[in-house]
Order: sequence, then C-alpha cells, then structure tokens
Amino acid sequence: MPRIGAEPARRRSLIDAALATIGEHGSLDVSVKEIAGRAGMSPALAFHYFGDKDEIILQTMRHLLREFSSEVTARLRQADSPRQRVEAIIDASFSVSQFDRKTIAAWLVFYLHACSSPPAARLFQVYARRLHSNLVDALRPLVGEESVIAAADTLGALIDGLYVRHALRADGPDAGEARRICMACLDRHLSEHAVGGVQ
Amino acid sequence: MPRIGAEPARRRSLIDAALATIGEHGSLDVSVKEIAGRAGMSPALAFHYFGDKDEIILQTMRHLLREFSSEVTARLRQADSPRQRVEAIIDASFSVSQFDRKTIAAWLVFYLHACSSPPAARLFQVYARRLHSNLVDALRPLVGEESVIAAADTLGALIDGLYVRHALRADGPDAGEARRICMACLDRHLSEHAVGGVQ
Amino acid sequence: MPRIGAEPARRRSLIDAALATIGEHGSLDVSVKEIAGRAGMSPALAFHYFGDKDEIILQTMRHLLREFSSEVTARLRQADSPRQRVEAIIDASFSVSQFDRKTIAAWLVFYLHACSSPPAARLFQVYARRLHSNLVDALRPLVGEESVIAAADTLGALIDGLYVRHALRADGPDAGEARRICMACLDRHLSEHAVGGVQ
Amino acid sequence: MPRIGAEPARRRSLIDAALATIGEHGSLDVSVKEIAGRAGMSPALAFHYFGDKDEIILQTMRHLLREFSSEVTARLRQADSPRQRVEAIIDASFSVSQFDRKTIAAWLVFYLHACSSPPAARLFQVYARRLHSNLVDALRPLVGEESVIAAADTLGALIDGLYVRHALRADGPDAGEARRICMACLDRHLSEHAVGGVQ
DNA sequence: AATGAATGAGCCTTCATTCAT
DNA sequence: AATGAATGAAGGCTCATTCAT
Repeated sequence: MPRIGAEPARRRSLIDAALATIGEHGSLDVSVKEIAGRAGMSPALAFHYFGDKDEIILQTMRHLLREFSSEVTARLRQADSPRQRVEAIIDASFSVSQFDRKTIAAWLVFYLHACSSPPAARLFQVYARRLHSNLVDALRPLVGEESVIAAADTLGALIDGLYVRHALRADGPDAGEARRICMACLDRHLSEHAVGGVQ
Repeated sequence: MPRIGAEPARRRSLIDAALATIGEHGSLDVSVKEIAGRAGMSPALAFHYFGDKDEIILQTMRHLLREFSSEVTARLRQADSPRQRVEAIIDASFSVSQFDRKTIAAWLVFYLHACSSPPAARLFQVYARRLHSNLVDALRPLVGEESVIAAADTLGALIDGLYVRHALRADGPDAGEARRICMACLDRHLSEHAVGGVQ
Repeated sequence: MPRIGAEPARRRSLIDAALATIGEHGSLDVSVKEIAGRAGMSPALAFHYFGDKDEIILQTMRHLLREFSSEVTARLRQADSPRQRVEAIIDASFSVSQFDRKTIAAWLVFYLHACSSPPAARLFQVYARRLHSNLVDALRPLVGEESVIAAADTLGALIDGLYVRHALRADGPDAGEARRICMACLDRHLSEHAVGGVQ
Repeated sequence: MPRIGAEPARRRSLIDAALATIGEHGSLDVSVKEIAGRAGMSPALAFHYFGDKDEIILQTMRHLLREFSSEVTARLRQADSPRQRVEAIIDASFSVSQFDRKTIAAWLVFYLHACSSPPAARLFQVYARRLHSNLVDALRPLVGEESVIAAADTLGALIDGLYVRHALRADGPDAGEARRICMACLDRHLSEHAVGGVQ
C-alpha cells in the first residue's frame, strides 16, 4: 500500500481537504478525522505529516495565500499599462479559483483566526502588505502620489466587501457584478483625478 | 442566592458575555462554561434560561443586529436632508458601539455562521434587507433612480470591507478614516451624477 | 392559588403521574420534572411533599400494590365457594385496572427495582406473601394439602408470565385469553386431583 | 498499550461487562463509564467500537438472545422424541447459563426496553417467534393440532413466569423446581390429551 | 402553599493526540 | 508508510436537589 514518494501528494490532498472542509463549515471547528477522511487517509497519517492540527490549518492558510498571490503575479506579468495593472489585481480577486463561496468562507475564517493566532497573523501581514504595495504601485501613475493611498484603501476595502457579500449573502454580487462595481469605482477615482489634474 | 425576578438581567448578562467571548475568540467555538463564567453564573443556569447553546448564540446575534438597527434608526430620525440620511447610516456603522474590534469580529463570526445555520441566515436576511432599503431610499434623491442600486451596492460593500479591515488588520482604518473614505466615495458618486445631470 | 387542604390531592396527582410516566418509559429513568409537570405542578413542590425522588417512587409502588390488594380483597369477599375464591384472585389479576399495558410495565419496573432497593424489596415481599397465602388458602380445599404448594406455584407463575406477555408482546394474550388459560390450567389441576382422589 | 487485532475480544469484553452491569442494576440506567471500566478500558474506546450507548445495549441484547437460541438449538439437535424436544426447550430455559439472577434481570430489562425502542422490539420479535415455533412444533405430535396453541401459550407463559420469580423473588424457584413445575404442567396437558384421545 | 432561581455532579460524546505494529 | 488501538480532556446538556421569596 505505501507508495514511495507519495508524501507531497498526500500533503496536498490534506490541504485541499482541509480547505474544502473549513470552507463548508465556515469555521475551524472541523475535526482532523473529517479532513483526513475526505483526503482518503487516516487521521494518524495527517498527524504524521503535519504534527499538529494547528499546523494543518496554518499550511492550508499559507496555501490559500500563495494561490492568490500567484494568480495576481501571473496577471500582473501580462499587464502592459498602469490601468491594466490595476485591472489585473481586481480580476485576480474575482477569478474563478478565488471567487468561490467555499474559498471565500475559508478566507474569512482565516482572517478571523489571525486575530487570535500570532503565526496566522504574521502570515496574513506579509500577504496584506504585498497586495497593498501592488495596488499602490499600480494606482500611483493613474491617480498621483497624493491620492494613491486613499484610492488603494478604497479599492482594497471595496474588494474585501464584495468578497464578503458574494460569499455570505444570498443576493450578493457574482463575479461580473463585483468586477463592474470595482471598475466603476476606479473610473470615478480616475475622472476625479483627471479633472483635478487639468485644473 | 436565588433572587427573584432576575431573569431579564441574567439573560442580558449572558448575551453580553457571549458577545464578548465570541468577539475575542473570533469564533463560535467557545464553551458555555466560559460564557456563563464571565456572566457570573453556572453553565446550568445558562441552559435553564436559553435551553441550548444554539439559542444563546442566536439570541446574541439577534441582540447585535437589533443594537445596530436602533443605532441606524436613531440617527435617521435626526437627519434632515437626503445627504444627512446617507451620512446617518455611515456614521451608525462607524459609531463607537459598533466599530469596536470585538464587536466586528462577532459580526463576522455570525456572518459566517449564517452560511450553515438556517435560523441565523433568516435573522441576517431581515437585517440585510432593511439596511439595503434604508441605503437605497437615502441615496435615491441624491443619485437618481438609474444609479441608486449601483451606489448602494458600492457603499454597502465598502462599509463591509472597512469593517473587516478595521477589525482584522493591524493597519486597518480607524473610525475617522473609515468615515472619510466612505464620504469621499459618496462624494464621487454625487459629483458624477451632478455632471451627468447637467449634460 | 394555594388551596387549603390540597395536599392529599396533590400527592395523589403526583403518584398517578409517576405511575403513568414510569409505565410509559418502562423504567425509573424519568425525571421529577416530567412527573411534576404531568401532575400540573413544579418539581419543587414534588420535593416538598415527598422529600426525595426515591420516596416518590416508593410511594408510587406502594400505591400500586395496595390497589391490587384491594381488588383481590374485594373480589374475595364476594366469593362463596373455594373455586370462586381462586377465580377471584385470577380475575383480580386480569381486571381492567390491573391488566393494562402501562400498569404492568410499571409492575415490572418495580419488580426489577426491588432487586437493588431494599425498601422496595421489603414492600414487595409483604405483598408477595399475602398473595401466596391467599392462593394457597383458596386452593387447599380444591387440590388437597399435598398438592397445594405445587398448584399455587404453578398458577402464580403462570399469572406472572401472562402478565409479562400481555404487557410486552405485540401478540400477547388479552384479558379474556389470559383468564381462559389460567382457568384451563386450574381445571387440569383439579381433574388430576379428582382422579387421584378416586384411585 | 495498543495491541493489534484486539477488536473482537474488546467488543466481547464490553458486551459481557454491559450484561453484568445491566443485570446488577436491573436497569439500563448504567453509565458507559461503568461498563467500560468493568471491561478494563476507557469509555472512549467503548464509543470507538460501538459508536453509541444505544448500540452497546442493542448488541448486548442481541448477544443474550443469540446465546439462548444456541442453547435451545444445541439441545434440540440431541432430542430423539417429541417429548424430548419439549424438554429440550424447557431445559434450555433453566440451564445454568440462562437461569442466573443477573442474566434474567437483564432479560427483563431488555423486555421492557423493547416497549420503547423499535430496534430492540424488532430483535425481540424475531426471537419470540422462533421460540414459539419451536415450542409449537415440539408440542404438536404430543397434544394434537387442536390443543397445540393453548399448550404452547401455557407452557411459554409458565416458563416466563418462573423466570421472573426466580430472578426477582427471594423465595422464587431454583432451576430444579422450575423444571419440575414445567414438566408437571406438560404432563397434565399430555394426560388430558391421552384421555381425550382414548375416549 | 408554591415556585423560580441556582448549582454540583454526572452522563454521553467528540476530539486531538500518541503509540505499537 | 500507514493505521488501528487507546486515552485524557473537554464540551453540551440533564437532573436531583436546595433555597429565597
């Protein structure tokens, strides 16, 4: 039964299972038994690989953050203009892999978890700073140094809010609506700046 | 020990304790023992009054929703112009009693809980619909029928996002910043509409 | 609310409720709360009257034994012949008030309870001895001294067995069948004796 | 500590312990802790194997029924004549393994339990029907088709009654007396039939 | 007389975790 | 490599019982 070299695949299965389970439950109050079962193995093996339930959760969180970061990076690489760079970030946020109910629920769970778990908090901070930098860098050429922080904060919070509403509300926006709302918000920032710039 | 007629005070203590506990833990994974202990009574008494852990949670959630609703209502009553009505809603959201880290964490926890608990979901829906109506009604005179939904969705999501960031991020906005960001967003909506109207 | 002189009625209500509850559950594992609720009062009052759950149970048991004893006594008083005396006992056993599923279930519960509760055991012994005497006295003139014990043991056990089967089996005998089976058994005893006596 | 392949032995230990505990208490109101402790393991392990207290009870009941059935079957296989077949059933009932106070108390407890637990009721019905068939088949050649049901009902109820009395009464019959009473009852049935047949 | 308030004890059950195999 | 065996700890909940009122 024991296949050689199966460890990475096993770890990955566990992380996927943990993500799905946490997303469905909408909480970290899920048993290792359920996670392991979903991943097709015994709880004992999960402990063998990760040592700890906390570690399973942390790695799952790290996985989620990384996935989103690569999504952003990949889209940024294909962007040619400042405007496209902003759109890349917005689009990454509402891309299929990220903008799915269970995934977003898991995001929120981790978000909350970071409040009381220092390691989770550290993980988050790194990610949040990088995203913020990306957004700021992309917006600066468009709205100017003096408005860039405000614009980034607004767009960032708006994205977060759309996230939450999509995942948790029956009448929340779908990806298209969410994108449109963000773009419109961005446009208003730009037009304001344009007018101001001209004056 | 047994004082008579203590029920309402006890229930209230328990709800307050539950709110604090849930807010601190950032999850519903808190024991009735802890809640009751914080409220200065034995777990058995908590069960005597609420019957169920679920009921404790549900009533706590209901309490939170009601508190926010009254905050909004009170401020709306004092508003004289459409603009003031929108500001009333924004201000209620960032008022001291609502915009506190533990309270917001509890909000998010309930938000997530509503995904898997039908009674919680029902509670939420009522609240969400009312808030949406309020926002739409307040915005309509300002941005016109054709833009009102977009404006309400944008402002609503923005408020939610600022909430989340305030509660969960070390560098999140404080009440003042949050308010300013919302007002600026509102202003951009208005100016857009004004320009559009003139054309 | 407190009616004067209500105590005896209250006690009686409680005992009736206890009997019904125990009979339905088929066990003593019933809460004082349920019993008191059925009797239309608070558990605290039940404790006030009986002091103890054990005492509630014991008094309920005593009540049941007394009821059966009076049934037997009443019927014995109306019997004119030895044969009628035996029939009186059999008929009392299968009379409406005794031969009802819940009552019999309660009997059995008390029977079992007597195994581990000395006071209950004492109660039972008194009753069992009296019934045995009654049966023996009634049978002696019919089957003679040398067979009377065997006959009493047989009839007694048969009655108990019919009891159990009626209460606990879907296809158990009803009162008529049970009576017929007992009478037939009695008849066989008599005919055996008659033949033996002639020889 | 964890020995491998210990499951069957553990399950058996638990069932034995459950039987003893239930028999002693004369009720199902026994804690899994006590049962597990008696079986030399932690309650958690008991739940690991059986999942449920109900399941522990049900399996214990099934075990008891099976044991009695095999006792009957084994004795029936060695019977050569109709009379011996009836005696086999009677003897099985009063054999050492069955006719022990605690075992009988457990029987009664299960009997009562079947009133309120459908799965327990189903278990019982199967057993009761089989035993009834056995008795009827054994008696038919002896007392004839027209009396066989009455004879089976009488003997069956008598056995049950003797059971109860043996387990629950200080002065109840021992195995020898019980057997003798049954045989005498059987004899009376036969003689009645014989006389009737001759006439 | 009657009851709500209050609790300690105990029960069923789950879970994270360890260990021998 | 992988798992069943095993458990201590903890949690939700019920209950018998007491006490003021």
